[in-house]
Amino acid sequence: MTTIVWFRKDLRLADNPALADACARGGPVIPLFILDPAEPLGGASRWWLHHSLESLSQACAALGAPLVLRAGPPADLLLTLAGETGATSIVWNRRYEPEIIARDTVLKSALAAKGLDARSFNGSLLVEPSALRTFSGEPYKVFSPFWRTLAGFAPFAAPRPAPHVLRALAVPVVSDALDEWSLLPHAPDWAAGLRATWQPGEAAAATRLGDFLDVDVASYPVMRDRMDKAGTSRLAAHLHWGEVSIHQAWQAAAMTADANPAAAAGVGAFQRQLAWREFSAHLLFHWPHLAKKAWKPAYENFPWTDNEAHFTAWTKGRTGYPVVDAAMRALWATGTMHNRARMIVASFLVKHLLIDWRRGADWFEDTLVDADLANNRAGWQWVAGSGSDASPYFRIFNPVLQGQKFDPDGAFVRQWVPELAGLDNRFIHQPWSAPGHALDEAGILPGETYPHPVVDHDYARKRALDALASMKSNQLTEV
DNA sequence: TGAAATGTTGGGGCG
DNA sequence: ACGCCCCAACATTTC
Repeated sequence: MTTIVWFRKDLRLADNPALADACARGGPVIPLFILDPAEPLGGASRWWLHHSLESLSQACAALGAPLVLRAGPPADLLLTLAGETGATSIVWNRRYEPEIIARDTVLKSALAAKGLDARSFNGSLLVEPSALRTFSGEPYKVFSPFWRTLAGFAPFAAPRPAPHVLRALAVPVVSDALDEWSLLPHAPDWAAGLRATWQPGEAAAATRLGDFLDVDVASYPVMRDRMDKAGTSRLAAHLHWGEVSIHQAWQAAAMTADANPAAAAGVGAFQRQLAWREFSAHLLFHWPHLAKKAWKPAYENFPWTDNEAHFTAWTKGRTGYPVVDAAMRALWATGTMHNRARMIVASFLVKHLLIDWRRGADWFEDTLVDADLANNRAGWQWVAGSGSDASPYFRIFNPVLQGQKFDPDGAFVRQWVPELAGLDNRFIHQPWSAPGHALDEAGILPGETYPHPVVDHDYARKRALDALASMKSNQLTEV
């Protein structure tokens, strides 16, 4: 009774329900990862995946059963592998993106039709989207009541330990070599910043979680907004790839609060952030169009503009707004961006430049190591104002004020926009207001060494509000 | 998980 | 002493 364990966004051995099920059956286990060419992966995601698979592969081998790598359409490959190995069961942990659900549903019945025992498990959410409803039986549209209900389910099931051993098949199973997949960039190798920033894999994820809870969680409520400090959990990518489970994160946080009452507020704030991840998955599950269209239909008529020069300035970090540019360059270099910075740059693209949020979401998915469809799309729609429980459209971030509040010493800007490093604190977030002598002393030539602002803030703000008004009047005339 | 515009209040300078 | 004005500080409303 051989079982194929199909790893997906659950690249860990501990607290992995599908793997635990396979081990409990007692027969041989074949750990498998499939690279599906039909599923687009951004460059940063490919880099992360390579290293996470490397880590998983070592961990599987150490327990006795090597990880098998195959590339191609999953349904075909699973049938082929079952035929090769005589496996009778296939298990995996569920994913909740609409296209993946559709694919897996078809695939599952195809496997069953061939007499295979195919089972799926919840390995990535505290509560599955279908299990959470309001009193009236509707899915949640507002975060706060969602959060109350979710928190009411706690304590959640305790995470399970990793298996001590994986019983391998007697005969070796053919596997691709990871390097053949060319997931790492070469010519040029742009991943130096990623290597310096991240360590993918289950062991590193556990360390990160532990360090965060030991060191940073107590000050999390205040420090998590500071772009110049490392006050966030930096767990998004580890959670996205399933190197740490949501149950592990929740429980470890809860135990931290029990052991250290002074950390309780921080733990609560952290768990609330975990709940945003659940909320995004919930929204995307119940409203699959969230990924592609405005959740609020009216916003499908929003008068977006096309301006390639502006879009390029945004992606390259050359908008002339220091905080925006620092954040965009950090993203490009490291594959991540501070949560507050994500809100600021998203607001800037959507409201200052009037560029469709989908272009920003696409860019994030290309460049983020934690590119998660639900989180990303729900987040962009939240900023754009078109989402469920979204920020109102008129809430327009002022990049200067945000910089002054959340990068008060300009350290974040100086790190990523070194051409401004010599500028006095008073001007670091608004170099255009610096007097000539200050620019001279800092060695800055506006328009040469650092761009002029691509748009004027006051003008852009009014233009965005006008665009919203025109959208609304279009709605009226269409009715 | 904003910011700007507008309104209100109260202390101090000053005639 | 008193009223008036100014304006910072804070509150409310509007976008």
